[in-house]
Amino acid sequence: MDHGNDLRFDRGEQMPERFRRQTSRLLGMTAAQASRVAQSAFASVGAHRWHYGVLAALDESGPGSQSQIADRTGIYRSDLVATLNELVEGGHIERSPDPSDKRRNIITMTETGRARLAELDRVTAGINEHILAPLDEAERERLFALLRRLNDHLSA
Amino acid sequence: MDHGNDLRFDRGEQMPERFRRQTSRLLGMTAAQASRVAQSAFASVGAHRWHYGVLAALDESGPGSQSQIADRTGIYRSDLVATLNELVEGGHIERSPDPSDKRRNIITMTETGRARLAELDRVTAGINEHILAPLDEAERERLFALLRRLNDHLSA
DNA sequence: CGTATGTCAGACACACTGAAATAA
DNA sequence: CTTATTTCAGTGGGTCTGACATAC
Repeated sequence: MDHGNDLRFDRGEQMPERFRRQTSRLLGMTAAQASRVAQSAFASVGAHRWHYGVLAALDESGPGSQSQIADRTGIYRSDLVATLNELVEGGHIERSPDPSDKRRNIITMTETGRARLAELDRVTAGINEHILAPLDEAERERLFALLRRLNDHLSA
Repeated sequence: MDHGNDLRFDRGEQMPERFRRQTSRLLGMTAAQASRVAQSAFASVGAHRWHYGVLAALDESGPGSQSQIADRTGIYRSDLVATLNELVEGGHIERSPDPSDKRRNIITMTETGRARLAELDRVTAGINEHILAPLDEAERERLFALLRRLNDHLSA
């Protein structure tokens, strides 16, 4: 049996039509594949997907507490801890106690972090280009708009 | 902090623009939410997502070996085992040895299974309606077409 | 011999929950 | 006393790999 690699596939052979029309499945398959592309691209430069989210959030909204970073990125507070540890270890961010509220840490991006973000911006651009290759600009916009509407609706 | 439930959200507050443009993330969030909808709907009738795929495959392509079912549905052979066990237990399918090739089992849908499939057809319709509620018919078609193109491209 | 089939055991990333410690 | 913040420990579904016994 030869499917190239061993991934699931959906090229219309005998996949039941009803199954193909299952929105959650189509979404899930596409997400899984996109996820694999993204993960391996980030891994190739020693990064994790969440690193990008954190650095982008710091760049666009400035320093903040871990709680704020979690809200900005949608990463759970609990999962954020390890991510921030990695970023500290890489010298990309600094974690310093907030003098005005001793429960909090203030997360700040370093110069190294800014360079890392630029690098991850390029990586991300490559990932997006890879994933969205078959679509032209208008189609990409349409896909994003449709997905965002589903998202907003489902998280309401 | 009040996000209703505790899910991740993406309603445009402070989410970094670059992060929002990450295809894999947008896809992943939407898939996760759709997945939750589907899972709880199936669970409400005591079923699993994969049950539907297996029954639909049997209905549309007839009986087959486990290997064939795996190929038709995209479910891994290893994961299929437990799913088939459950369907046997529910009386929805029969698993009998293939006389012409003693390595194989032949999977056949029972009458009970046919009724179950009809039920799960209705459940699935409800799920799709729930997920795709904000989109009209043309938009749904467009979304499916776009996702399928990404899928075909990524699994090539 | 090599290959296909069914099965089991487990890895891994991700989403998510719960609770503890500290401080507001 | 209640609430917020950080942290750790762990659950659970889903995707995917590897190995094994059996049979072709």
